[in-house]
Amino acid sequence: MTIADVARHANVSRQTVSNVLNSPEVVKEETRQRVLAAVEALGYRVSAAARQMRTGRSRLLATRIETTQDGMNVFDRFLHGLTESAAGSGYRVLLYTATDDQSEIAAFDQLLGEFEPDGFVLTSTHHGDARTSWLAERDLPFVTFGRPWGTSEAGHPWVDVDGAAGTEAATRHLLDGGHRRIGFLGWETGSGVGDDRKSGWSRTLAAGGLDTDLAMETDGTPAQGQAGARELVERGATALVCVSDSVALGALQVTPSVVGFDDTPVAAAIGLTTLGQPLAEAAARCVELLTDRLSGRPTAPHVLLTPTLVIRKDP
Amino acid sequence: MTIADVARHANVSRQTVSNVLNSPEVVKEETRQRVLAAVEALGYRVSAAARQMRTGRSRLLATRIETTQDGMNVFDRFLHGLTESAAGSGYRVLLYTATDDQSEIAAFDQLLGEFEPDGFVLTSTHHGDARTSWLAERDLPFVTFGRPWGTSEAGHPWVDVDGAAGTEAATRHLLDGGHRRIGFLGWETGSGVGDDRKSGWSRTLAAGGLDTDLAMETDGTPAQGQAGARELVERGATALVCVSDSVALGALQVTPSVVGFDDTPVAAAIGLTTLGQPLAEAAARCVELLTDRLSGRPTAPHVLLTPTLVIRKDP
DNA sequence: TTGTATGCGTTATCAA
DNA sequence: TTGATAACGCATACAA
Repeated sequence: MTIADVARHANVSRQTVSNVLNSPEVVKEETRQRVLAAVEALGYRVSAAARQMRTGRSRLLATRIETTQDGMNVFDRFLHGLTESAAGSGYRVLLYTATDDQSEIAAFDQLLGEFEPDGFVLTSTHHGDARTSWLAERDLPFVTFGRPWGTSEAGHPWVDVDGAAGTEAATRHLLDGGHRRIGFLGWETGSGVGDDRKSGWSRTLAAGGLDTDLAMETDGTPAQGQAGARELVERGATALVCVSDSVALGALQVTPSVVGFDDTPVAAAIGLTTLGQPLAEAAARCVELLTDRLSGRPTAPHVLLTPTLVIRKDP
Repeated sequence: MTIADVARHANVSRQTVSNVLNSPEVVKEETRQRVLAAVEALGYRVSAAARQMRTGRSRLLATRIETTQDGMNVFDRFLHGLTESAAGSGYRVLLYTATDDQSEIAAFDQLLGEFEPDGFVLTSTHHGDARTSWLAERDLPFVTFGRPWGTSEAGHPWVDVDGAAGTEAATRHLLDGGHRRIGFLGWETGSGVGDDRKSGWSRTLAAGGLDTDLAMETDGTPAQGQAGARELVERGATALVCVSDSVALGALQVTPSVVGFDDTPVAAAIGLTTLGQPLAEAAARCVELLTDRLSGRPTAPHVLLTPTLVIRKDP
């Protein structure tokens, strides 16, 4: 089924068929209908490879599939949303793997030479992210799910979830429950996401004139969450805001008034109150930002979404 | 960077460059080295689109990204393995979404017309699977992760995990722990996967001369798992083998001697003994079966892998 | 062992 | 408004 078959069937030239499909406004309505009917009748579909040969555009968006370390991640839901939104805009999602920035850059390089994806969707942004500078230097289209930590201004579009707003809601929730000594279990300082989530907790307590001394750093595992929770409770904490569901899972062994972050399946399973990220929307906005740029439309600089507190038990 | 640039740089014809890359044995060693050096120096990469135009092969494998219903699924780990193994064989993974067999078939149809994936990897096979017959009728290359339930013989290669062997190991484990009244919490009869998992439990008890009357069906939720567990315990069960971690999670509220299935993050988080599927290997074998067929190599009819009992506490 | 000619299906350019 | 032609980069048949 080529464009030539359609042309023959509709009694027009190949070019006219192409025009009907790509610049409908340039062809007479009657002809347009006839060509469309032929397309329908023959079940014609444009060949992506041939189109790419001619236009240099692949209609492919590449993204890395993340290794699920402890499995309590959120990426698979984002990826599903990404695939769906991309399809809605005529794009397909191509997967690659990488273990660090350098190997991911190598993947960019290889992919660009071979499949020529039109854009990249990056996740897990971090301080000193080598990937974004590599892509930016080459003026390649990309969007990140995660803001550019540590850079004063973003040279690229990004979508992120407002972690501070999330922990603020969590802290308020615990304050509303009557707690006054609320601790925070975070990650090591220097993690952009972790620091952001911590700031929402501290600013909320500070605004209420409360102490912000009940904070501890963990490596993100339930084990350290439990240890940290034990110490904070000894120091007087009656409730804990946690940087992740994984940490919250450990904290839960020590005290019941815990709020997690991410709304992973684990949280749902054990009835943990947590912060849910609007992942499908985040994915949709990523596609929007990227396809806007690819189509030369003006692009919003970035999008910041608000997480939702999922209350599964009394504070 | 085209093949012509490489040819110029290496002082040979385009054809020689193509030969070096596609039929190395046909070109003189010295020339080969010179061309390879030019490829390296120029960072040349073959254009997938142009190659596809000429050969009709896209080096793309398509697979559906599953909606995570309760999030306790296993697909994301399989997908990661698939992407990695595919890359090892020179293939990339292309994603699509679908909500049922019919919409997935529509996705096949569209994909085949546009991106022309060389093969499909299907998951979640079930009784009366419309997808496999559609693909088989058209003689399109595909492999399923999951055996063809209900069909006497497979007309296509498949990879699966031996659920019965898994529940047999689980049942043995509980028998070794001293239990004699061991129940089974399953899905509704008619689910291929569920019936298979149940059979391992019943055959093991039967082999030990024990009763197999302690079985109940659930809809797979923790809630029904809990309800089912309560009834089985009332009827005398002291331990339970469950068809999934999700069901096991509910059962765990009733009795501690529970074995789940799938080794989801939830199982790890709550210390549930469960059966782990070798997902990375399953993915690798899927790629192997599919690429064997694509290369015209003789293909193993199917591969059955054995799950591993992950013991997280005493039976 | 290497080189030449050709076509894959599409779209942009330009002419009718 | 429509049609003819060329070109994208590659790989094959065939000739040298």
